[in-house]
Amino acid sequence: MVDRVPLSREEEAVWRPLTRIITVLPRVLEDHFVNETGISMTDYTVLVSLSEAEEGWLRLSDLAKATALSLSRISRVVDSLVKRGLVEKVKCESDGRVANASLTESGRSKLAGAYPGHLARVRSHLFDHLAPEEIRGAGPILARVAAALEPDGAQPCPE
Amino acid sequence: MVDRVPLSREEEAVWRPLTRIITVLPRVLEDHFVNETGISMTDYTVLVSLSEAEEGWLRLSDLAKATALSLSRISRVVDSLVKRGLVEKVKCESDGRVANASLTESGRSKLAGAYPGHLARVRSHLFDHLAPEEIRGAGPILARVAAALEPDGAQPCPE
DNA sequence: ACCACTTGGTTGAGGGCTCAACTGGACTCT
DNA sequence: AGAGTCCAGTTGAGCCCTCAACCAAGTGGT
Repeated sequence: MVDRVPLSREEEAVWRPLTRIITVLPRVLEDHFVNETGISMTDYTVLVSLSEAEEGWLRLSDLAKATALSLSRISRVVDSLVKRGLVEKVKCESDGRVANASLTESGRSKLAGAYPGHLARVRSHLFDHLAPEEIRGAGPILARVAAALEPDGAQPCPE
Repeated sequence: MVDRVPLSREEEAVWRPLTRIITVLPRVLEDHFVNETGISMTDYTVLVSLSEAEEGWLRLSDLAKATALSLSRISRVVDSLVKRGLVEKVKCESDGRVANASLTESGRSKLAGAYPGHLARVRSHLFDHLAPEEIRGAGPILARVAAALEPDGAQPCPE
């Protein structure tokens, strides 16, 4: 039932650095946020998701999916953003259970302020070390891997 | 001072799925560990590092570097592994400050037991979605990015 | 109308992680 | 030898995150 063959040399050469990237990169980016913008990486992700929402707002559970955080966490993060005036939370008219979150003007400008520095970090830690062809080539591959990680439709052969 | 140009379409196509992978993959792997082996991903990483150590043991601060965790965290993780009988901690003879950690027999077999399942997960979530050429191509690229993330020698032009 | 069930969100408890403050061993300079 | 400094590890405080338990609003069958 379980695969006992170890990783090949080539797989090993992918997996080792990938684990390192997965653990270190987020920390490096987080540091930027804490030190220079006063919001956390998570806050930022929430603000980005809201800024990209079709209608300008998102219900909390959709926000949770968009950010890959638990609904429980999103609930608290949004509350904290509301407290800091960056986000607004309004109960849905037609369904008393749902709450919609949207950016305030202040949230929008906080996001605009944080964005360039974040991008600069992403560049200096990632894209500056990749050739243009490598970037072009990596997109579809990463998309495939990411898609497989999503809870639904993970299996390529759903029959 | 700060780069204001947004990500190109190709960069975006790399960055989006990569963030997703970075946040979701660790969680998926962690779940396996908790549910099936009784050790955490962090525990596992420590055990692996120790099993690969030249001399069979590592001082705590080297373990911290190897795992990219804070010394503080390592101190507690090792204590917990000691308490569970998977690791042994011995004060260094020649330098009263340092503590060396090494695997116990029980730790070694715990590692051997967890390894195949972990590998199977890594395969099913990652390598099963990559073609052999892709795997071969990705290694050096990821190694380069990972190297740039290491605290020392990060800058390609230190002059 | 009522009861059971489902669904969106909130809250309490607890684990993982880091930073800062601290302890105690070792090295240096006089 | 004694004071100052540095270094390895420990410990307390506190944030981030999840799970499980919960509450309140909607839905469907009778």
